[in-house]
Amino acid sequence: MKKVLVDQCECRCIHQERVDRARESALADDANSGMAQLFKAMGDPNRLRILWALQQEEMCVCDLARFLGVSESAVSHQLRLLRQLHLVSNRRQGPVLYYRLNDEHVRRLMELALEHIRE
Amino acid sequence: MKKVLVDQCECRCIHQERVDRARESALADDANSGMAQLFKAMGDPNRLRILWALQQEEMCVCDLARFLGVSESAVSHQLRLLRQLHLVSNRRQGPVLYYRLNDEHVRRLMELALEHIRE
DNA sequence: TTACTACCTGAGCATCTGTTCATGTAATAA
DNA sequence: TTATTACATGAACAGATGCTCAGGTAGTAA
Repeated sequence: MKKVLVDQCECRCIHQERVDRARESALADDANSGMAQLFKAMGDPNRLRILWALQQEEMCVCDLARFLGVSESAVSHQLRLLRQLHLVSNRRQGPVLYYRLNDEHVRRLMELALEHIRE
Repeated sequence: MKKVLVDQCECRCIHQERVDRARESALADDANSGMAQLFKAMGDPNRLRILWALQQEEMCVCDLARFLGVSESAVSHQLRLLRQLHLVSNRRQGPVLYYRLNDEHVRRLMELALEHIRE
């Protein structure tokens, strides 16, 4: 029995045109990856709580640690990720770093998500 | 040395009013959890590709498996999650299940995310 | 300088996630 | 009935994730 490697799954309900159209209109890998990273960052309960809190008012690492009930180290790790994705930024005042939301998109994403789960 | 358990982190840059306000306006646990689940579901590259593809046109499991280059089983697992979160729904035509986006929110969430990463 | 504060970083580890594989199920047709 | 098709499900496993702990760094002040 000869085996052939083809770009085809085992079932026969093939709508090749649909697959082709999906490939044509698919996001580029970097756009898809970037969007996935953004959603994943907002997909952790504690990070989401951080973003929701910073939506109202800027806070320092220590405040956020108390608010969440986790170590400052844990908050710092999460804030680094959020900074890298440009979701938050900070300003220094003496020894204290105050973090805030960096972006109006984040606020709107949270609003939309809230609408969805309440439908 | 006596140790006391207090709701307080070790640093002294305490803005208790900020922590209190954050707690007052914080999301309820179930809302926070629900939003996090939604974002997490959209935070996987393959699930995001599925949602993006279904935005255009309904597709069956087999089509999606070919499109992504993974097994039908993998797609089926992902679709179950997306169904549970009401992100997709399906219709049966004979033996074939056609999946489609269930919600306009998802489309807008993807648009907003795309805007964010292109800023 | 030294001491202190607020924050950052890497290591380690328990838990979670996404995939494949093997098997099961519902609908269809001979 | 039996066979086939399209899809679902559970187990298993490699890899990712989020936390704590220990130690390090930048800014401030005596």
